[in-house]
Amino acid sequence: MTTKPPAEQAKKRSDLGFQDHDHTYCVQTAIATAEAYCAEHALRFTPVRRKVLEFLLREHKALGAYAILDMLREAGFGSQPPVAYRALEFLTAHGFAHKIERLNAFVACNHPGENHSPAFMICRLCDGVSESHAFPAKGALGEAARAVGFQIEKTVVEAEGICPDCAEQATQ
Amino acid sequence: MTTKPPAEQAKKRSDLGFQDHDHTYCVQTAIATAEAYCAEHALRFTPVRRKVLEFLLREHKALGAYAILDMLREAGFGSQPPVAYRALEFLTAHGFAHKIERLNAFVACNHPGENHSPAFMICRLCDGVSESHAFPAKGALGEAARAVGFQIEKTVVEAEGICPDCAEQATQ
DNA sequence: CACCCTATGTGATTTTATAACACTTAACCG
DNA sequence: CGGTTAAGTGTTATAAAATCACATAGGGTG
Repeated sequence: MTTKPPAEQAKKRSDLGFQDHDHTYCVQTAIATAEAYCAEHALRFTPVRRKVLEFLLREHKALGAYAILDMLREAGFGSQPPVAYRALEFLTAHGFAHKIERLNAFVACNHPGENHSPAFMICRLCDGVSESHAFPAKGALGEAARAVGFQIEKTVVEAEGICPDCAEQATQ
Repeated sequence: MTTKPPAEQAKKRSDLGFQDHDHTYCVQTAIATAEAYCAEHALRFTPVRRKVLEFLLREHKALGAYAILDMLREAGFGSQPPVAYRALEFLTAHGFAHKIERLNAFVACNHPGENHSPAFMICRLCDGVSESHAFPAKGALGEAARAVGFQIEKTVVEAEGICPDCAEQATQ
C-alpha cells in the first residue's frame, strides 16, 4: 500500500469520501464530538488516543496500524505496536473509528455518536474508503439468521469496487 | 484458535452449519462438483488444490492458512506458506471456497457453481461459520453506491454473534 | 523432441498482531 | 490530603498471517 501525502487543501473533492466536503471542519467537529462523548461517558480521551483519531481524520483514508505507529513516533509518542493497537482498540470500541477487515486497516468514523451498523465502499484502485450505512440484519441474512436461531451482534459489510474518481480517470 | 478433531460421524448436528446434514455426502458431492466445473472450464484441479478443498470440506469450519499448511505437510505436500496460499487463491478465485476476512481464515463454499454473493454468520464463542446469501447491493448500501457513483464488484458480509448451539449451552 | 506456460517447492522476508512485564498517572476512598 | 487501586503507557519479545523471489517440475502444443 503506497502512502500518499496528506490532503493539502481544506475544501476539495476528497478522493476518499467520494463526495465534496470541508475537511478541516469535519476534523475539528469530529474531535470535539469525541471529546464531548468521552467527557459524558467517563472515558479518558488521552493524548495518544486523540492523536490517533486526529491522524485518521486528517488522512481521511484507511491507515494500517504501522502507518499510524510511524506518525506516533514522529509526534514523540511510544513507537511500539501495542501503543497504536491499544489506541485503535479504544477508538473502535467506542465507535470513533472502524476497522476495515478487508484491508487490515482503520478509518475514522463518519457518524460518531450515531447508533449505526457501518458499511464501507473500498476502491480497489486507490484504496479510498467511504462509510455508509447498511442493515444486513433486515434483509436475506437476517431471515437466515432467524431461521437457524443465530443471534447477530455485529455485522461487517464491505463493498469492493471502483470509486467515481478512479472510474473517471480510467475513461480518460 | 484451537484445533479440534474432525467430525467423527456422518449424520450429525454440525456445530458449524448450524443445521443437520449428511456430512460425508456433502463432501463427496462438493469435490465432484468442483472436479466437473474444472474439467468444463479448463482449470487444473491438481492434487494440492483438491486436498485443500477436501480439508476445508471435511473440517467444515474456518481454517487458517497455517492449519491447512500443517495438514498438507502431514499429507506429504510442500509445507511452506505459499503452497497453502496458492491453493487457497485458486479455490477462492473460482468460488470453491471463501475467505472470512474477520477471522483471516477460509471455508469451503456451500453453494459451489451457483452465482452468489455470500454472507456468513460467525459464532464468536465456537468460531463456527455458516454460509448464507445476502444482497447488500439491493439495500441501503446499494443506494449509497449509486448515489455517489461507486461501482460495486464484490461484497464482504459477515455477521458476528452467537450460534444456536452456543446459545443453548449458555442457558444450561 | 523442443518449447512454453502453469504449477509446485523452498528459503527468506515483510506485514500484522499479541503477550508479558515494568512504570506512571489518574481516580477513588477514607 | 495520603494511600490504595485501577487504568494507561512504554518497551521487549514473539506470534501469526501473508508475500517475494527464484529454482524446479510437469503437461500441453507445434
